[in-house]
Amino acid sequence: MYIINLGLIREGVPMDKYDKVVELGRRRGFFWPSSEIYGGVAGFLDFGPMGAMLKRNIERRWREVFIHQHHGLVYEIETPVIMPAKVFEASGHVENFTDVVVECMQCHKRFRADHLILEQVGEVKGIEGMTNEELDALILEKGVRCSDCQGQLSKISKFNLLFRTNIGPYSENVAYLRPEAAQGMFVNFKGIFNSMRERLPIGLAQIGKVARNEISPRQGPIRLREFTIMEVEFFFDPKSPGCTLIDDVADLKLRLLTEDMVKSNESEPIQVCVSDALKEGYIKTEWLAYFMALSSKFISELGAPVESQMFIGKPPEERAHYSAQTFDQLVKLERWGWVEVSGHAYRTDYDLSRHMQYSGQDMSVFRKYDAPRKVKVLAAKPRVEAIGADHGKNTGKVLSVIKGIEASTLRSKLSSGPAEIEGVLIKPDYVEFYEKEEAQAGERFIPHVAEPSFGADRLTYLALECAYSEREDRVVLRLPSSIAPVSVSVFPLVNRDGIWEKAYSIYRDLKGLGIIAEFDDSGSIGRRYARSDEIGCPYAVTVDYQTLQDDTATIRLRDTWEQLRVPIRELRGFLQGSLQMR
RNA sequence: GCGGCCGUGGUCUAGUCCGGUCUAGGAUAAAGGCUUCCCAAGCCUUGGAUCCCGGGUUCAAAUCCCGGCGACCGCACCA
Repeated sequence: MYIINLGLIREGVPMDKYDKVVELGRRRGFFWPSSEIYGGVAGFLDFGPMGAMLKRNIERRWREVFIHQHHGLVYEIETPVIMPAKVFEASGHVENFTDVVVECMQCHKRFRADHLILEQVGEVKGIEGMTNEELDALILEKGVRCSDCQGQLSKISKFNLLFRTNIGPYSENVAYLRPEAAQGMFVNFKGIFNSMRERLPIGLAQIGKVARNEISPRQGPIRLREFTIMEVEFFFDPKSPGCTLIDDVADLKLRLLTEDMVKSNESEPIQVCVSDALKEGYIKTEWLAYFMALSSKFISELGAPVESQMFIGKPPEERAHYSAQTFDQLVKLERWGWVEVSGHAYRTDYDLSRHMQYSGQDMSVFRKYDAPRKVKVLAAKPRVEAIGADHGKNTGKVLSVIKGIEASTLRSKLSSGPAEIEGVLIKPDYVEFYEKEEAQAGERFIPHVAEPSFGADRLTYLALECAYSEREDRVVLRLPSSIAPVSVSVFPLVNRDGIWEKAYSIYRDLKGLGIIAEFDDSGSIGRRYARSDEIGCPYAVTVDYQTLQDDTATIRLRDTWEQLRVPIRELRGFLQGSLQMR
């Protein structure tokens, strides 16, 4: 037998697809654990020549589908992996990406300290702001114990999934590696909005590395500490949330497990078209639905069958801190079950509002009314005589205090008598409130955000697992031709009589056209087809004796092993057509 | 991080229980050549393993013991 234990036995159990893909991944240069010569390190992955090409192709397709096909609406940007601490304080990651954990010293179970205290002591005021030492003291004082075996608890340890580092030589200059690319889009929103002629909606996209210091990553390429994320932050006006492209996908069927279905423990998704999902209120906003539809098509293109895909609504307690609605797109893998390949979050105005608050920069945009509106505005008119009588020379100071505060705020402060504002005692009779009419051209608001987010590394694994197949004891990677690392192999049937030279020149010509081509003249022709199949190359061109007579060659199709005879001058058109090249 | 289980050329493995016969065997893959052939055929040649790392026991360790690292499974964790 030629083949390496395809599907035979590993420790008494048959190899599953994961084992086989991992084995192939190493053998053919797709991927393997990182820093392997030093023992490897969990949660990091190296991509080899074939893997890197495959991953790039997936990224390229994503870029085409989500960015280039929406040019004028979605733009790609690039921002650093390292950002100052402030950014992630604003985003909520410093606070919410942290778990305060205690461990039972007897049975080694771990608990979230705050949850355990709430459970055994009840509400404790100010628990959120407590330091580790204060929490330790509280646990000791109230006699909080392991809820499982009553064992004594360890001291508190904090897990923050952010990778921390310093900028420059000063340790107090703290920075973090981004756990998502999104913040780079949010902090740049206003500037880009301005330079792109203040158009809304606008999407900003990024493909780049992110890092999350997972406590215990498992599942090989599925859960990594460093990975490539592909994200769109799509900014829109919450008062005009309609998606202009929704008609393109209205009839597309989505397999959905709604939030309500999750709550009632249902596991069989319903199948609804996009327009019905919106009508029924399963998906709260049109742009989110639109991107979910795109994602569904995209994942199908990578080779995942529709019946092994679904979207699952995340209940509030499982959602990220910024999200008002989240759907995870899941794909069923043989070993890992349903695995998240993309997340679709309705982030509302959370991030922009927070950055506005933390940076002091205005993140709002202007919405013009159809026609200017007359609005009644409360105005405050200072009574100079009354103020002058009390303050004499300092009247000016008091006047500026009154002018510097919004009329309605001032009125509520004065509603129960004199109030001290900015160190000045203001009496109600200092001001006269009245309503005036003002014409307003529009109003300011903070855009809302719909975010589709993908992990490129998982998708690479997914594509490999979906493509993996065996035929007559050989591995055939049925990768979609749009993402296959190598597009065509060229073989001389024999290495003599000028056939080698002819094949080699075809190979050179194809490469010159920008087609990724490989040349193989070693071993038997069958062996070469087999090698080509293993790296998922969809086409093999073989030059034989007939080529020398009529300038045709055979194209052998990977998935059917069928052969077509094609004039060499038509090769280019055939390949470029089949490879979906532009 | 806890418990279980495992770690031998690129890959898959034999050997480990019961230490020596292992200067680690096989298959496959790879490189070179022959064969000139349409699906891993065959033949010849070559390279490739300090048996995961470190320590210990012993005259002697892939094999026994301890520690570490890593994979997988279960638990916990998973913005």
